[in-house]
Amino acid sequence: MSSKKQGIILISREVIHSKGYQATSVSDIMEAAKIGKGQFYHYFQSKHDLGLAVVEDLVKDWEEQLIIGILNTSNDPVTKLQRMLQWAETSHAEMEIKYGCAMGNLAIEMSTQDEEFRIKINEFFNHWINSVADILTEMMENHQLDQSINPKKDAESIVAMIEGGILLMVSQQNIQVLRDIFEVIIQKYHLD
Amino acid sequence: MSSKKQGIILISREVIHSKGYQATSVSDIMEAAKIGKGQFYHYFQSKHDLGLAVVEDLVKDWEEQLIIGILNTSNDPVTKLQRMLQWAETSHAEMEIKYGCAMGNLAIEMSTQDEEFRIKINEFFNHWINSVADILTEMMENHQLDQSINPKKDAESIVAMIEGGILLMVSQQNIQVLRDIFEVIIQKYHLD
DNA sequence: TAATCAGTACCTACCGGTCGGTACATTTTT
DNA sequence: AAAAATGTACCGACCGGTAGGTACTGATTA
Repeated sequence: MSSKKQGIILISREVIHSKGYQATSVSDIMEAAKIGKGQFYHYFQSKHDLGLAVVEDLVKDWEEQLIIGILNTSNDPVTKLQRMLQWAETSHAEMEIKYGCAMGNLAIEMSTQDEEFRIKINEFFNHWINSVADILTEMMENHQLDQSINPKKDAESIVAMIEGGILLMVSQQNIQVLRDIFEVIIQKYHLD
Repeated sequence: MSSKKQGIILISREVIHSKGYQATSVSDIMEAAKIGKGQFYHYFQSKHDLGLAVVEDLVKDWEEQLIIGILNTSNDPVTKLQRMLQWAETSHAEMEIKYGCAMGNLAIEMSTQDEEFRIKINEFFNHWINSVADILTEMMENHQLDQSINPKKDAESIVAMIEGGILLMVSQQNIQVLRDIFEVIIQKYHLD
């Protein structure tokens, strides 16, 4: 893929994150990327095509940063979960407090409208949940958690808390609610 | 308010819930409500005005059903939380599994775009969180919960789990993930 | 010189919103 | 009570503007 195309995708990610996919026009992207219409339609067949490329790029980044870079490493499980929360809070803090989770927003906006978007986004969430479940299983084997934990279900609830927490944070325009929720996670799974 | 106007709001709620606010055109609403453009602009100053009316109507309903009808009653706290989960799962099941939480969707779509929308939606979430926090406090006074619970923070995390759980449910197109998450809530707060 | 890259003019469909006008019920005047 | 005036509900054609997308041209590069 040409670096020019990659650049357009990157800028589109920002624009779509802040405005939403539907509310973002091709002109918005042309303006932000400082390109003409011919150039846009040279690299992308349609707006839908760009949207898909944006989702793929976002998923690829997050898979690398979160799944591979944090969760599936050989660090001890507690450290991995701590880093996950830290990543969720800091690496997006500037943008997310205003515009929310790029992945979650697309999930809500597009899952109901377009099956292709939904499947790509869902694959990421499943990887995330499964990776967290593996870590919880590891912790149980180490007797770091009591037996009432169900790794799969608790992993789902942790991801739900993070995504729901970001939703509440955006609604309140205050990061404190997300920190509160992370504290609850830290306490339940003894991450301190 | 005329019942005609109320009817348009009700139909608009459904259309906007399934398509999102931005993706819903005034023509979509005219068609669904079987009215002409003149009628629409007789009752509403603008699309934005309709959107606000839709949010207000939604908030009013949920305040009545959830806050007043379930959480702020004189039932015992465990029953109230059980009913809240039941309400979240059943009362919207048909629509929500496909289209998600009407409130959460609007929160994500509109909070970043329009301050008026954000404030109205946020007020509801705050009422919800505060009502749950009161119930958790009551449970702690009854020694039904251990002292590690922080009512405010745990209430925030419960609401986040519900909203995040619905997000995951829509992404997976499967209600099981929401049931799993509710099980985690039930276990932690001894709601069985 | 081919293929790729980029700019611009332009297409049609649709957007939110306005406008002139109609039908009919209610109120006011005579 | 009849006539005139006013108000409310509603219609659908139409407005300027913008949407996504196409066609065609010229520039750049291999």
